[in-house]
Amino acid sequence: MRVSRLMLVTLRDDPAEAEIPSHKLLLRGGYMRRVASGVYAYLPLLWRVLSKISAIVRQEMDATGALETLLPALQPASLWERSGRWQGYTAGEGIMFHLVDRQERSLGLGPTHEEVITALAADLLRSYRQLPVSLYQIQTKFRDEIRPRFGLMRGREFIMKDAYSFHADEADLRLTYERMDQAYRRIFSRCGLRTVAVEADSGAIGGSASQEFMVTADAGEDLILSSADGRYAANQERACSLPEPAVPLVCATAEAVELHTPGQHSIEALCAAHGFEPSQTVKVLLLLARCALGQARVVLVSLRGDQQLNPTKLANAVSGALGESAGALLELEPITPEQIHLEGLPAWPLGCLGPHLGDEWLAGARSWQPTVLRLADATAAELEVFVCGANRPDTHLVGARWSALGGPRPIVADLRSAQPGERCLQDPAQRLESSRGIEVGHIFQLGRKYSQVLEATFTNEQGLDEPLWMGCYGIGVSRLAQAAVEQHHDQHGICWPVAIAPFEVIVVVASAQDPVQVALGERLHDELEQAGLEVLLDDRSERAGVKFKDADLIGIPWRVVVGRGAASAQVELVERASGTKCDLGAKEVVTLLREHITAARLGLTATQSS
RNA sequence: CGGGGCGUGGCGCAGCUUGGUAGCGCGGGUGCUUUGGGAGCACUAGGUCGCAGGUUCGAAUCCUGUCGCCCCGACCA
Repeated sequence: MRVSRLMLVTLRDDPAEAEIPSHKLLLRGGYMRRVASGVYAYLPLLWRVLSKISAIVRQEMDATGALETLLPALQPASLWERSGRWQGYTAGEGIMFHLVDRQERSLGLGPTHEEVITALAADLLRSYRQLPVSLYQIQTKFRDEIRPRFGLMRGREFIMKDAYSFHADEADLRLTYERMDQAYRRIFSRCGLRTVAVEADSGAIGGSASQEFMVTADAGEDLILSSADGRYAANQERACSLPEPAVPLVCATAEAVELHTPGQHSIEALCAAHGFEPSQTVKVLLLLARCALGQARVVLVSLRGDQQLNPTKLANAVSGALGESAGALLELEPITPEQIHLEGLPAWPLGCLGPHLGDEWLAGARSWQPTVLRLADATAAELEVFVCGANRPDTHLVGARWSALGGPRPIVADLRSAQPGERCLQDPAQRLESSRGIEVGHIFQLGRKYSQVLEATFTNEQGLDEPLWMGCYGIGVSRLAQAAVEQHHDQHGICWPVAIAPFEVIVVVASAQDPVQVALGERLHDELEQAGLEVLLDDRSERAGVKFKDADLIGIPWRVVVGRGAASAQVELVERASGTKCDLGAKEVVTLLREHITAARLGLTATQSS
């Protein structure tokens, strides 16, 4: 391929719209253009990269025995209503693009395909004899992200590989899940990425176990907590740790004593004024949970004063406590004084709330359920004696005990956010370290969540119908491409790993005016192509410097410079990533590159942990 | 959606405070010179200053509204 025919437009300045290196480089290198917020045109060079990633994904998925398929992006609302996700995905902060057709039918553009695939499974899978089976597709997904960001990192239209597996029992699901785990490690490694596998929250997809694959990079949106030996790694929203022990509170009396605390509405203020340690206190957070079905519910969370709430863990705990009858949890936000007022309730002593806040405070509420949902983090529940709000203005209790506070006991759960520096659960001798990551893959054991609601059953060996066991497995193909740039670039531009580079070699003719150089450049290009390599020939009548700059920017792994030595058939070979150069004859260069590149194509050189 | 910022030739920006009929660098075209790390000179094309109202003799500039984009939070491959 000739660069002059490539429609290559590179930019000298960083585009104003880009913030992180990979985004800037993909725009500057002529790989893509923004069409709308979170919507990008993949230009020919990028499409080659995406195709190569897809090819690797296909090989590895095929090797697991999965079958490639292609499901519709346009999906009927009725299907999503059956799974109970239509509301959650379209109302409020839902991310599903949806529309109404000329027959007034509601449709959505697929953000994911559990519904479609499960309905198909219900139709096609009838007997345990057909199981297990896995299907996958590489397809454009649509998600109306609340905030699209960083180019391909969080687009509203993006390319994803999603796979779904179906099983007769949970043990078989685990086998495929493990196989997918291994396939994922090979895929990322072959793409030249350094990744970490971490324990993850299952989020809106649901299910039990799930694991994310993170490309380690400072620009990553996720915080990873891991042990130094790499045996434990988790997304912070999921991570667990050993909290520091609480400082015991010494009390003279067995009874709690009231303390006048004017204006001391925060743990810091309270502790500063009276010399308490935050770990001796219990703080109370009030939130309002809105679900797809039923009235809003007040949620009261008790946390040890020195701990931070983990919103993901809380949302999971609230969903679990409310049960399926409430439908999907749509919103869980702190309650404001205005909301309390609008409910027609008297003002609450916010800032002095205690875990024993009674349901009587909700009497007469206009639209809220009349009972409080009480949750407590284990660190708070374990405190024997503590300081907490007295549910009266400017008053706290010193020496409070759960037994003496009375009222309904809270549900105890892990609600705290693990922090870097805390001790690992598995090995208290190690401390959690933090790093940033870009999530490029996520695998889930869905269990029977979707098969039950969509009635996807099969007949087992005993002749009885039961719901299918399911797993699902995603890779952000377009995100992976940008993550690769984020991990492989320098001040001059991109340094693509050979396995996913748009071209493997670029032959730069230093002087397009020199017929000898042109002739040798053409010949080398042809010979390299005949050797099975993917070759660019920079035949533009630009100065050599321009071509070198562009070659560095677009990041072709190998550069062959046809210049001064052309008359004696001598060329220069430059490796992009390392910058190492050597002069050699035109014949040797073909042999050498064929060896290097055919070996590197398979990838499997990148390191991987956990 | 809340908070912050930006919309001026293809790209990056200045001009706006203090209204007076639009400029710089890069890029494009032509010519000459140059030719191994984003060349020099000359000529040239290209902009209803996001859009819509308003104020004014006069608006890129002031006011109102609106649309779009980016950044910080909730979401996720």
